[in-house]
Amino acid sequence: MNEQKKSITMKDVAAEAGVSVGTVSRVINNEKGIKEVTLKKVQQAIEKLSYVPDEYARGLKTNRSNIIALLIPTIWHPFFSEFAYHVEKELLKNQCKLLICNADKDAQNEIEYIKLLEKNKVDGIIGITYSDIDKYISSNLPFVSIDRHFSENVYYVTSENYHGGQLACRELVKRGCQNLAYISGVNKHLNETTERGRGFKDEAKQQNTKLCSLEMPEPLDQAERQIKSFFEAHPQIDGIFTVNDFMALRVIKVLTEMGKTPLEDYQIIGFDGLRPAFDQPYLLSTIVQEIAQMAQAAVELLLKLIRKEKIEKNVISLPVHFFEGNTTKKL
Amino acid sequence: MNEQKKSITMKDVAAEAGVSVGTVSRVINNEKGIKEVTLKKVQQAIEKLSYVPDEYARGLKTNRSNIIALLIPTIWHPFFSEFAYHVEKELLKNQCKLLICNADKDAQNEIEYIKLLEKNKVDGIIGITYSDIDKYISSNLPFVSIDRHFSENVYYVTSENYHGGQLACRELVKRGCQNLAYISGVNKHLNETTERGRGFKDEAKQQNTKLCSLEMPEPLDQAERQIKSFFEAHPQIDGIFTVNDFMALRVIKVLTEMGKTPLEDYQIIGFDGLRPAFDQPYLLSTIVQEIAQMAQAAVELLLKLIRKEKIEKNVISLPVHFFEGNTTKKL
DNA sequence: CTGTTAGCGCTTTCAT
DNA sequence: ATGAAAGCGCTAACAG
Repeated sequence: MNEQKKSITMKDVAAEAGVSVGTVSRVINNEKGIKEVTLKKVQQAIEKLSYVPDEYARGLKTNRSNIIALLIPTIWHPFFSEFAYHVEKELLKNQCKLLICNADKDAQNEIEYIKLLEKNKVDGIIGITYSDIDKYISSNLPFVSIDRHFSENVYYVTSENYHGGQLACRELVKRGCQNLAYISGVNKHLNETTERGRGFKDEAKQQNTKLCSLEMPEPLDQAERQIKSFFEAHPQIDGIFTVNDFMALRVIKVLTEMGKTPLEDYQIIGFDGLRPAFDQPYLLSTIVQEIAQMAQAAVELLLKLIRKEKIEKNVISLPVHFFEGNTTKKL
Repeated sequence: MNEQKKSITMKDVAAEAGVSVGTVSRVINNEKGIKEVTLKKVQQAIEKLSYVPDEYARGLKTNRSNIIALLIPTIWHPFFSEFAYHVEKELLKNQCKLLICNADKDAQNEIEYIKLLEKNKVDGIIGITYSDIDKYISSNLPFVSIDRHFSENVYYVTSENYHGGQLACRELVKRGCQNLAYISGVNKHLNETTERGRGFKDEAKQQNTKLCSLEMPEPLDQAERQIKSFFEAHPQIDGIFTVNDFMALRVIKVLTEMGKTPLEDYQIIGFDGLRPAFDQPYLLSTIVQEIAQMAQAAVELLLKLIRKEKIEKNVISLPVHFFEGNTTKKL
């Protein structure tokens, strides 16, 4: 049945069908202008021998692998794994396959991987990176970045982070918060997440609401302790916005240990809209990023780049929305 | 700098170094028996031209891609993403790359993907699948299965599921539970997770402890409702073991809605040891699978298969342990 | 120890 | 509309 003895080649198919290899190739590639009968013959031969084209040989000629790489800090994180999930789905629709590359937040790893990928001739890269790797990306390798702005001529997809911050502020104020706090880690490489805090702070000013903030340089070793002293110094805080959902979880943990209860003592909004798995709920009240849409946009952009199609805008910014979970009051 | 004009080939390197392509090939492949000076010359030429071998051409000759595929229901799930994370790390050590294939729990997708993978000549597959795909795996494509037993001659890696069930029972009894419940979904395809329940039930009998169980056929549409009626019918239950962590979370949610509080009214132990991300804690008290070790074992097994090395045992079963979270009493 | 050379399986002109 | 043939860049067998 599925016992391909010694690997069937195009030559075998050609012989079986009584045509030349060129013709078989044309059939494989869906070229038009093939006589109905020849097409039939070839297709039957392919079927009969259960022939599958050799992708290496093909790649050698065409310089295309139909493989794209996703370069991320780690797949072991709901944001990245959800993103990867959607990217894979989208790619599959376009007969492409997905290579996963964990860089583990290490710039050197990112660079190593990029070299590896160039050698392996992936057709393109979608990268969520936190270091200055743009210099290492050879200009002939299509690259789409997520959430991070490189040099001017780089393509990227992001969320409306600034607006998300504004939104968070409005939702907290709407629910009666009067002493706001923004809590985040700060990566030494600037990235789009900074905009979340900027939006939040700007909106607080706009709304004339008191605000203080805790911005901890990464890596976050002593985060819990820092958070604790922050709240000891600012016991009046009743509305919190964090740079992402996991940070919110950490804050909740610390506040719980300090004897404070969400809803009763404070309200908190995260950012990302993480769900550990497809059928799992959001972790808390949060600003939700449209991860599926981001993935879709990134793939679309990358494929256009690969196919050298015209691209209207090299930056795509997607809307976010508020999800009312159980860490903010019901309205 | 990194401006590879028109793709440097081995021929260019050979010319630059003043040797033949054969010699360059030998250098690339780390063959020994090359004169020190020639080696130097070639390496310098490679450096100077920043030559990278073409993996297609190589694959065409050697029939090896150094790519392996991970076939899973979905990467968007902490178990699979943690597993994938470790697989990728392990593969990278062996200069292999990882292709992610989401089958979305659909047997047809799994089969389609396997066909695609054979065509694309991945060197092997690691599969966590829930359908009878063994028939579709051509015997010449190395395959390692996780948690699922196929035909006799298939290689697989699993955890000591039965023992994990026993462990859960002992830990609950040790903490004073007298009315146990086992709750799980049941896939129509038998898999290793069934052993968890078997171990739990056997141990309960051994310990002379009362037990009832709720086993819901998948897909789980009305799980919440079923769980609710189950607990209404069995209000005396004080110790629960679920087939996995997410099921435990669902149970907790239902019980919370019914006004019951963990620790006060019941204790519950999950299975898997899920953590949403590397630096996140376990979700609850649970039987932890050593996912990293499983990944390592799977990769090792697969690489041996690929290299046609001798394999001692075709089944590897890894130990599990209990993690005391906040859904069981402290001892 | 190194050079020469025949393909690997496919695509793609160029003929016909 | 189809066939013939030249490579793509590399490896490996053979020669020297």
